[in-house]
Amino acid sequence: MGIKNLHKLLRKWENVIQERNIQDFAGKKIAIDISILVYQIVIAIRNTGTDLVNTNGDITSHLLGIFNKTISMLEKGIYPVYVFDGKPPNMKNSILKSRREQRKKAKLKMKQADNKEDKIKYFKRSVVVTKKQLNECSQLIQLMGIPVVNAPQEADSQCAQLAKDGLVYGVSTEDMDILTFGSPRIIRNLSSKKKEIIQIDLEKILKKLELNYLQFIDLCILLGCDYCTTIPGIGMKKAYQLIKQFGSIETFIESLNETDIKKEYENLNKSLVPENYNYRNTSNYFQNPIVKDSKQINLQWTEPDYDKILEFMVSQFGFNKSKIQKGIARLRRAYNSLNKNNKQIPHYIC
DNA sequence: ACTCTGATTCGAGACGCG
DNA sequence: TGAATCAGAGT
DNA sequence: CGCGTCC
Repeated sequence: MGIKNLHKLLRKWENVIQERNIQDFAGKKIAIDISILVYQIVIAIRNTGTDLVNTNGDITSHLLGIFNKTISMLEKGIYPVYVFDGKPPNMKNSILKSRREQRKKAKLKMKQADNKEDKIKYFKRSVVVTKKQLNECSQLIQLMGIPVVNAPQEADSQCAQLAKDGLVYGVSTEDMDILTFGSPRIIRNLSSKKKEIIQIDLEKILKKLELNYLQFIDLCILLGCDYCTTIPGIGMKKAYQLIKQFGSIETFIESLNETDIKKEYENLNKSLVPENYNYRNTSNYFQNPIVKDSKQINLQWTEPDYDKILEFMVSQFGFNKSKIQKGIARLRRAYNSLNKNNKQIPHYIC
């Protein structure tokens, strides 16, 4: 997932990757790709080798994680927007297929594992987050008064669109291709207790690397993304070098017809452009993914329905009542102080 | 020396009790 | 699933 | 703080 080595490449420039404190995001609206978050949560809870399961045998880890995470974000003064995936685009088929195979392999290895450590390792790797689980998350989130956006295709590109149109300040994700989709900024490790929070602004990248947005997309395609193969022999260094020299993948490939350039590059690294190298479609997709129009989206944070949350978590999913009540108390406090601060600062940005 | 590539390893939640 | 790091190979 | 529990 994401753009291969983009983070590593960006480290070569000063001040492109910025360290941030959680307080910097107080009062800000942040879009969150929920499926990645749920995966992280469920995998993390698998540390012990089991899922949280209710009396029906259904997994409940995702609900606990989303419940806690949402409360803690509100306590920090952050306004989260959760974005759900729709149908994956065809271009992603090959990636999805290989992931399914990976999971299959992991399941097999889990069964074959003879020690506990390995069993847990492959147990984690074979995580599948179901539609049903995501629907349950959506219900809980809405009971908590948090807005939900259902993307027609990928949550990624929808998050980027929200940020581009100024409906949110930025996108919290680990996936660097949010920037390729044109989000003005990415926020990594936002809710991590161990890792430093990092912010990367698209404008800073373009300025420091001296690229325009289209060239940045081409750079990402050369580095390697989910939608397109790469050119063998071209890694971090050459990708950047080629974009700087030729201005685009298109021009680079055209230049290969000129014998001297062709010789230069073939002698240098035997790099060959693969058959069916669909960099054009990929670039188009990054520029114009299928997303919901921001004009049709009205983000609103409303008072949580505390009673229904209790009913949902305790009666329906078997969580411990007093624990959920504690959470709800925190939620109530967070919501009230959020509202208060909001009134004091009428023109908070995103 | 530089760059790409592949293998490997680790860690990814939140809480509270003792 | 990725990200960081290391070893190895190719130029 | 480390470790086990949460369901």
